[in-house]
Formats: sequence, structure tokens, C-alpha cells
Amino acid sequence: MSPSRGGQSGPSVTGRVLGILSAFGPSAEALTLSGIARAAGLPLSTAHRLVGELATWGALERGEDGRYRIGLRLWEVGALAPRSLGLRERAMPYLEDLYEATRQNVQLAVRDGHEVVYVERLAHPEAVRVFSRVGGRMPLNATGVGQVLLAFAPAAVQEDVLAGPLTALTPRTITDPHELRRVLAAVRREGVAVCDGMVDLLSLSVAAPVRGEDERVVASLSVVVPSTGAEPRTIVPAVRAAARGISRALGAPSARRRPAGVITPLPTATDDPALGAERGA
Amino acid sequence: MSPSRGGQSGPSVTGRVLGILSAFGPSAEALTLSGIARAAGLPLSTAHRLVGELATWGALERGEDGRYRIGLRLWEVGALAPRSLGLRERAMPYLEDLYEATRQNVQLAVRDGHEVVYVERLAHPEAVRVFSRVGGRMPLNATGVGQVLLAFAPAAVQEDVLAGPLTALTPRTITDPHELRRVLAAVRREGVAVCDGMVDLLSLSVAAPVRGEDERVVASLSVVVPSTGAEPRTIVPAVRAAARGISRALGAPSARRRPAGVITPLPTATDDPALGAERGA
DNA sequence: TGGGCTCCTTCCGGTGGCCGGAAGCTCGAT
DNA sequence: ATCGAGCTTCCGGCCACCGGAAGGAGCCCA
Repeated sequence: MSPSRGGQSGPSVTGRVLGILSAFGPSAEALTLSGIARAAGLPLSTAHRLVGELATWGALERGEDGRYRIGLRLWEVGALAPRSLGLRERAMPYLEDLYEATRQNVQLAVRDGHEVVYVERLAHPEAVRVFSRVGGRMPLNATGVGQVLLAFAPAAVQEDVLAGPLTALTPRTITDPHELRRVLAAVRREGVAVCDGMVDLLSLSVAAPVRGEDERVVASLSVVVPSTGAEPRTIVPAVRAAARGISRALGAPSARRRPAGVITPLPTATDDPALGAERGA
Repeated sequence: MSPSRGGQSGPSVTGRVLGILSAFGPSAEALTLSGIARAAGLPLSTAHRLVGELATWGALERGEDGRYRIGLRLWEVGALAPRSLGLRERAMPYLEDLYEATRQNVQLAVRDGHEVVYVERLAHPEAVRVFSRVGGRMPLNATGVGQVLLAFAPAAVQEDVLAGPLTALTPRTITDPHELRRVLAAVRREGVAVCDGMVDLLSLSVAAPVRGEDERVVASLSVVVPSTGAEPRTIVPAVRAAARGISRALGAPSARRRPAGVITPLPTATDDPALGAERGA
């Protein structure tokens, strides 16, 4: 399958190029040429050639300090990712409202494999400091959005995560598979996850699922507030409403507006496997 | 300079990979394998191999319909671009406020070469429809943010643009070099650009410059409102204030808070070449 | 001033990875 | 059935890529 080099040797040219891109990360936004070569495991002259070509194209930019950074052109192409742009565009107005109402941190995330990836984040400068950042990753078991995404993930993913090691970010992070399983069932039942002190001891997050047109949960939305703040329950309805609004904008049938006068049942997911337990990537 | 293939033949492997990425664009978010091959000018089997490798890494994702889209992993790397992330993070709170105050379209853009690239956009669903989109490009002469970025661009860039063909999006777009030159001088003097009906006849934008720590203009901020709306002048102060706030957050000395009681001169740029006329990309 | 360090840039010959034509496959439409 | 469009796999030949080596630029310390 992989066009790996004949017998055993290094990666293909494409692999090397991707390796160079991988050298950059949240903790390495700017790298020297030799830094890139080191991180990517390439000889300096090879790195020099490839990096030069990437810079010419605009995938990398060379700063005045001689160091390389990710270029605008690459960002531009990346912005075409449907799970970022399409989702973001439609979710923004709702995130806005939620942000305006709480003046705290509002986050939108999707699942990629066994991790959460934050797609959008609105943060008030004076709100609780949160670890997450746009483009950042976090474990599924330790965050509000993660628990929601996991609760509605395909069964295979859930089992994988439950089986694998569950990393703890604080003493309060859930690492016991049985407890996590109970929590996930509760999340499915309630349609909301409340996570207190699992990322850091000072903050608490309230998360709800966002559904796409085929009812699958495609994203999760959360608000992070100080643990010591007012009763968090008060923001649950707002989070649920925003998530439902986004689901509707995405075309989820269960989030359709009902005729006035009819009580709208919350889109709480049952454990119905038809809704959250099969399919997925 | 370019490691072009020896004598004359096709691009290098790296070039081919980048060509594949270039095949995607705002009007081509999802492509079939053969579509990619066609757009990138590659034989099918070559495209197949390279695309496969890109998909394995996560730069591309294959949808259920068999078509390829930009992958989350590439988006993630692109999000590390300093002109996107660093700028965005600090600008967001101010964009929020502006959005909240106007409930229209708020945009943040940077210059790349002879074009504007939109880095962030907040749009109310019921606001005027605008053409721009996050990651999209527009000509410098036809937009509010573009005029601001051009007005403060290095002299060489200005001359290039003034010399080159000036594309018109509507009959009201400025295409006369002399007129544009006058407008740019006015923008420098006023510290704000007001663009009526230049992108489409129904909307008007008010833009102001954002400065970095070395006083150079690094971005531009605008609000787009209906042409027919209330006197646009009323939003000028809000736009200026937000731009100044972002400049301060970025560390621009001219945007520092002055001691109370001292009248703060607007950071209007003179035509002083030391501020906007030399250096650049 | 000189030595030692890190980082960057250029050069060039050998070779192994890449190229891409061709054949076969799976669809869906006619 | 027949066609066509798109996808996947295979494999031999050739040439583009690799990377060691040499040289330059800048910095710090003695």
C-alpha cells in the first residue's frame, strides 16, 4: 500500500515533505533550517532543498530572523478543509451569541481518531485561561467536548479508547474505564456533558453535541467557566440551545423547528445504536 | 534557485505534491482522483500514488463519495501560520465587540503580494451578503481592507499595483491609477478607507489599519454594511477604535494608552517613508 | 586576533526511487 | 450488452534525488 522505498530505507519524497511540515507544532511555530532537518530526521542538504521549494511555493515563509514558519498559502489551502470551514461558517453566529451571553470561553471541536481537535475558539481576554487552542488536540476522556464526541462515536472507537490508556490531566480526570462508561451513558441520556476540573482544577466545561444532516454527531460545542463560578447548571440550556441551532443550520432533521405550541422534546440521544453507535471513520 | 528538473522537464516531486494541493480552491473543495490529476497536470497513476500518500498522512481525506477533500491534519498545520493564528487570537475580542455593536460583517485581512487575503470574518446570517470568505483573495484596489493595506504597503508594491492592470468588480471600482493614488493618500491621511459599491453595488465597507510592534501595518480591519444604511460615518470611530485596540494588543507603540487627560492623537500615518514605504516581502 | 562553534549554502557523481504506459476492475448509464 | 469514466495495480527503465563534503557567514569566548 505505502509506496515505501523498495526494501527498508527512508520515506518517499512526499513523506519527507510531510515530515518537514510535521516538524512544526504548537510548541514549534518557528524553526531554523537545521532545526527542521533535525526534527524531520533529514540530512541538512536534503532539508535545504525541500524547504527551499516549499518556501518558494508559499507553504513556508522565512522570517527576518532567518527562521521558517508556516506560510499563508498553506493556511489558505488548509482553510478549505470541510470540517473546518463549512462547519465554522455556519456555527459562528451561534458561537457569537453564546460568547456574548457568557463572556467566557466558547469552543467548537471535532473528533479525529482518538483525540479532540479544536476548530474554533472564542475567548474573552479576562476569562479563565484554558489550555486549548485552535488547531490543538486533547484526549477524548478529559474534556467536555471530548466526552460528548466519544459518547456518540462509533462503538469501535469507544471500545478502543476505553481499552487504551486513559491519560489524566488532573487528579479529577476520569481514568477508570467503568466510570467513563457510566459517564458516557449519562451524556447520551442528558445530551450534555459537564466536566469539572478535568483539564485544570480551576475550570469547568459544559458541552453539547452538534448533529449533521444524517443525524450523526459531527462536532461538539462547549463553554468553559471558572469552577468557582455560579451554579453551572444555569448555562446548560444556553449551550444546548446553541448546539441545537447549529445542528439545524447543518440540516439535522431532529433539530427542525416544530410548529408553535407543540412541546419540542430535547434532542436527547437514546442509546439507540442507530443514532450514535455504528459507522464512522 | 529552483531545483527544477535538470534541463526542462516537469516539476520536482515536491512541486507535484504542491500542485495537487493547488488543485483545491474555493470553487473546488472536493475533487475526484482524475479531477486532481487533470488540474495538476499529472498522469493518473502518478496522481494516484501521491494522493494516496497524502491521504494516509491526513493532508487529504477521502469522503464517502470517493472524492478527496483537504484533510484536518493539513488544516491543523496551516493553523500554525503566524499571520493567521497569532493575529487572529489577539484580534478576536475586538472583532467580537465590533460585530456585537454592528451586527453586520466584520473582516480581518492581510496582504499577500498584490492581493488581500481574508484571515477572519464574522457575519450575521441576515447581514448583507459579501463575497469574501475566510482564506479567500481579492484585489487590493477594490476593497476597503485592500486600499488600507495598499496605502501602507512598501512603495515598490504600490507602484507595481498602480502600474499593473486594475481589475474592476463593479462600475464603481477605482481603476484609474491617478484617482487611486489620490485615494491612497487620503487613506494615509485619514487612517481610514470608505469603499462604497466597489465589490458589489449594495455594500459599503469601512476599513482601518492594524499595526504591529514595529509600527508597520500588518493587517486591516473592516466592517461591511448595506450601501443604503445609515450614514456610514457613524461607524468610523468604532472601526478606528477596534483597529487601534488590536494594534495595542500586538504591541504597537503608537497605540499605547496615554496618561489620562492627555489628548491621544489618532495614529494617522503621515507619508513618512519610514513608516510605510520601505521593506517588505 | 584566533579558534571554535552553529548555521547556512552550493556542488556533483552514483544509484535507487519515481515515472507513467498498459492492462484490468467497478461502477452506472444507454 | 456495450460503452465510458473513473479507479487500482504492476513493473522496467531512466533520471532526478540524495547527501557527503567543502566553503562561507556570523557569533561568542579567550
